[in-house]
Amino acid sequence: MDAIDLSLVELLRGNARLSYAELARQVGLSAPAVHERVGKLEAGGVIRGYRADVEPEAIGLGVTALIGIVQDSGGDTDDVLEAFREMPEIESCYFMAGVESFLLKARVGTIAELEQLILRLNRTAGVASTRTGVALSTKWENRPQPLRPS
Amino acid sequence: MDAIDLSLVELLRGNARLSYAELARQVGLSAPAVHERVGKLEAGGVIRGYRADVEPEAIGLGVTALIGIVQDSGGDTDDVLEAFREMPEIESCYFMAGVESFLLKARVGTIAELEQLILRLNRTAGVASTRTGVALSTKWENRPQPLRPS
DNA sequence: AGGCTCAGGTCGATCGCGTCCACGTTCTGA
DNA sequence: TCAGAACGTGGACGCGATCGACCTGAGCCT
Repeated sequence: MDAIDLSLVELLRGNARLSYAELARQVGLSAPAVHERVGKLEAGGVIRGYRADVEPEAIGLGVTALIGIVQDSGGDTDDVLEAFREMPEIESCYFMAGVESFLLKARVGTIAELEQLILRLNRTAGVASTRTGVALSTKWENRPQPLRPS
Repeated sequence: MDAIDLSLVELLRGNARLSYAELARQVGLSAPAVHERVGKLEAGGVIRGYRADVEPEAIGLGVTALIGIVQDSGGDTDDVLEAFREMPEIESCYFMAGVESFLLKARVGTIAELEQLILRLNRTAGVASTRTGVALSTKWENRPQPLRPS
């Protein structure tokens, strides 16, 4: 991970569809060299993939909720995780320090669907309680921050 | 937004670097047709951009925190937002229902940097208090959910 | 019905890009 | 000093991106 790799990562974080030729121009290498470097970044797990960033409302996911989960004492964390993993509405799942073991970010189409999701969560083995906050608006999300050389 | 547009969005959410030719094969259209459709999805704000999904640890951002913000009564929300926007560590910002007006997702390199960020937040005009939870691990993040035809 | 218009598609051509390969350069360790 | 690895460049070639010309069907007006 030298400075050029970092530039490539930063460029691709900003626009994942840049051509290798364009990346090459930006970092001052040849296209094959960039191709190889990016390939190594992907193989090494630095770059996990490339995603289109889609307006959620446009695809019928207008409701965003953040849900804290308090775990049952004695409940198995892995089982709870497995259950969460099978709920596609849960876009992100963080294991947290604090009383609430997990924080989930969920996206659904309607409040009614959110209600169903919360019921399902509360019914899940290992879940003692949930606390849900609804996002009234998303000011920004997953904004890439400028990288500092490490 | 017909079924083909939805397929295109779903394909690009899974892999933003698919070529137009490949997209065309997947949806059963010609490459120029796909090119035009994707262009319209971008112009119409459905597709906001394309991002490389990068392992945060690999770029020196190993600490993830979720921070709830209680606003000062009388503080101007827009000013607070503006202040948040200028802190690059804040990757996501949701305006929430509830006592905590905002929920921020921040990413920093070290706990010391998190401490600095929290101090800065507490010093920000319009912020009455903060409540920070540290993510011990990220189980998954921004997982694209399968789209249902709407 | 007939014909106009428009949206949205295909096809063909051109040009640039992706990608493979052979080769040069630098660095390192034996 | 020399071998070899790592990493780069340049050339070649086939595929993809993209433009323009043309086709088709739906909707609408006369």
